[in-house]
Amino acid sequence: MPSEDKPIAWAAYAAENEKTSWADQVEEEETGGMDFPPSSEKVIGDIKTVIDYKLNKDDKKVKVIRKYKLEVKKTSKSVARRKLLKKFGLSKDDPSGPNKATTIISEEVMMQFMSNKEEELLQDQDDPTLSKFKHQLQYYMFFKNFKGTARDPSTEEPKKEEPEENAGAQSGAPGKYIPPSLRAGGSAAGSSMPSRGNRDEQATIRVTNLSEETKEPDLQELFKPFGPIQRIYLAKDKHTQQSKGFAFINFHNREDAAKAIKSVCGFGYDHLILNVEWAKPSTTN
DNA sequence: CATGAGCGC
Repeated sequence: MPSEDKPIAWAAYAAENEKTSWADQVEEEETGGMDFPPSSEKVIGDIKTVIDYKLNKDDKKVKVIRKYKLEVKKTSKSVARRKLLKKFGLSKDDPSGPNKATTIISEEVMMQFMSNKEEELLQDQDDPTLSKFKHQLQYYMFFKNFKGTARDPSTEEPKKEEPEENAGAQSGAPGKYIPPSLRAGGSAAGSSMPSRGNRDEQATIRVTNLSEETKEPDLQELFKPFGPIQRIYLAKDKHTQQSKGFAFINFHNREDAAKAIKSVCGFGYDHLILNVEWAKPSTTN
């Protein structure tokens, strides 16, 4: 059954362009100069008709007509839905299907996804090059996604005492908790918190779900695109120095901290998804 | 899973 398992889109494309498919061409070559008419296939509605010529067991030429009912594969549902969308722009008057003048039909592209299991295997191999590469790739992806929102420290202006825009409220993240002192119009004065006269204390974020391999320099690399960092504290066991999997990042500017929360929360890092929130004031205060 | 540390009026 030739080309039955070919992608439907290709069959439809071949039919629309009244050409034989690649698979049929191969078959024609394989019949080796026999004067068979070329086989053909047509798609009408959801019925595909394939016309073939071949020798039967009595060495007689026969015409073989086969009809298939086409089914959209389960995995192609979204593709099928997309096909119903109207064309727009310069292509809005084109007939349905790919236009050869503007569209290249590529070969099937295989995507490779890494499961957690495989990542663990990679780590078990204890290959520092591989591990380093993985880290860099993840950081690169992160930076690509978020450099638009991150502040470039080299062009950083000196901090100004001006009323701050409320980054949290405009971030489109409703339900995110913002301490009262950070809300628009809020100020430390009048809050129930004992004032330490240090606004920078409010520019601290807590990062949880860090892998135990994460070190302070990693955190610095991760967060410095958002702005100058005042202090990094990675919680560790006092005796074993084992990371406890969470850390505090102290920015100079609250807005940078807000951007860091917005951008890094949910970011995959070292096989874990980071959680980033505003830090509560430390217990001793 | 999870909100740091030491200082010492």
